[in-house]
Amino acid sequence: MELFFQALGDQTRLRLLNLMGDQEICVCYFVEILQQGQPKISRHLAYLRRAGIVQARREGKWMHYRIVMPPNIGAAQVLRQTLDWLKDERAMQADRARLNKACCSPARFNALAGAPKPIPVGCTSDCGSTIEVN
Amino acid sequence: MELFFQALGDQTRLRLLNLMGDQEICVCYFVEILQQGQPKISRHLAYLRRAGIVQARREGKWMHYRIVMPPNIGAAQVLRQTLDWLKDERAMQADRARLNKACCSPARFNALAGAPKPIPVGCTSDCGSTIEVN
DNA sequence: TTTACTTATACGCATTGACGAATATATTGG
DNA sequence: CCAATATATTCGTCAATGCGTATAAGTAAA
Repeated sequence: MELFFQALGDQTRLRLLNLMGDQEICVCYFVEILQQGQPKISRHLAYLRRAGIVQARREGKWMHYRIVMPPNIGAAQVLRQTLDWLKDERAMQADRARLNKACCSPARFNALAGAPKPIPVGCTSDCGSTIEVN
Repeated sequence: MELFFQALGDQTRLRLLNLMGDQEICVCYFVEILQQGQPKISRHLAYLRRAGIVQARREGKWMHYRIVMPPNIGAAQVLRQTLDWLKDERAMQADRARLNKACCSPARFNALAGAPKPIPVGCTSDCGSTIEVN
């Protein structure tokens, strides 16, 4: 419980969770959208993974991250409320807007040229060689 | 938002919030129930106060703390959910049980001999010289 | 005003965590 | 195997935090 809230107590991690909201997203998208160094993004994703809040899936060179609801009822409810809260915040809305823009025309962002787009969760079209991590 | 979750990311502070749940409680009760040093309790209460999650009221020598709902809708909802979550946790239930016992017979706890009992929130029977703090 | 009592804060120390830079690991394609 | 790409981890540094001890601040009563 302590660990759970500690994981939410960081601006960068909240921004990451906000972007994942309801999609599975590639690390390179986080780096591009948040305009933060790649090691920093990876570290925070690892933190969230240790806290059991996100899961990773490898697809070739790319790693996709998505939110997983905690088995504990209380934790799941708090997490859901938190995600709703994020949607109300101006800065978070701006991040989501930038993600949508990048999603629609990845070519505009050099770094995202060949990267896989975010995938809405529940879309179980297995694209081939993907491996669940953690 | 970051500060809010950081405030919840500590075991002692979660125990304090659990005990306050729906009553206003005197510092000496926290010290007795949690069996922790008084400076430690005070420090964590100060942290919660800085985060805007609790308020203090002075009554003579005693300080009473109570939870205050954040003005932000999202924060309030998350806080409420969190308090409900606490009620489901074994360790937290044990703390509440000890509080009730101490409440019913403060005389049994030396340290609580003349201390004011917890007061259910909403009970606006102003007992005289009380000062809102913060 | 002196004393006792309750609570808050200052101090020193140890741990944790965040960061950038550099480097390691994993995968793909030549 | 080698090079290129994407991601993870390590390292050194610095700020934040938690703790116990000691002490300060506020209040009530003698």
